[in-house]
Amino acid sequence: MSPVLPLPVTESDHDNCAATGILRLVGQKWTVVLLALLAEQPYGFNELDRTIHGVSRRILTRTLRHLEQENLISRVRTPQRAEYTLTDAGRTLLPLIIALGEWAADHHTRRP
Amino acid sequence: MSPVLPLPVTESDHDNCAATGILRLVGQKWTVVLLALLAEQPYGFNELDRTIHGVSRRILTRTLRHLEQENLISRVRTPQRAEYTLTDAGRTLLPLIIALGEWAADHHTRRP
DNA sequence: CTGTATCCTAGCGGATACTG
DNA sequence: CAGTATCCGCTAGGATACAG
Repeated sequence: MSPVLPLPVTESDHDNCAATGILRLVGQKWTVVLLALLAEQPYGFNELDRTIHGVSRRILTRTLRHLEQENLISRVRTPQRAEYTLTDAGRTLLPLIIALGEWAADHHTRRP
Repeated sequence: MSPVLPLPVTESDHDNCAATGILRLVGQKWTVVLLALLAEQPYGFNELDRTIHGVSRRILTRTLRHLEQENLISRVRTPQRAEYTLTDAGRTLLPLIIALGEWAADHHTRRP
């Protein structure tokens, strides 16, 4: 009898649901790419800017801030350097994203 | 040595990555709610419109179309009735979304 | 080097009236 | 009942110049 997903259906409930925040965050364009990079090593700002081809500095900044607000990454600012690192919480999210990626690979509905 | 996530870093690669499509789809506002409802039983259009409080008919239509394009749901149109049903592929996605929801519940960074 | 400020476009999401 | 048409605001995303 219990619903498959414990999910609300009214709008206010929707906005208060814990899942929606993270879901809409990972749905943003560069979130997964950033997490993937930071999973291997810390990065500086320009380092990320150069490594990720196609992102603008503005969006890069904002996406990093969002990730920081959700405690997925941490930022340590020193003169001439900002170091972005994946947090433990961020690390626990990786397997879920990997699983989603694998699912997508299996079910990739290629539309021409 | 292999990267944690097999993810590209250029923009063209980004757009061709199978994961991005599904990620950006589930990141949309009503996707998860729809999947959750259809997981339990088929629904008609107005039935969904009435059950989900806060969605507009336009967005409801578009979200359903997106889900249909990704083969997560199927639509059977008969006179006076459109029946939306979760596909097998859609059903395999549920555990992943549930896992994400649980992750969010555990790490819900409530920012006031 | 690490951002912010400014300006722009496109698409999401919404409200509502109308059509088959 | 099941949508579409039309309108609108907001925000994601981008380009680029400037600032600390």
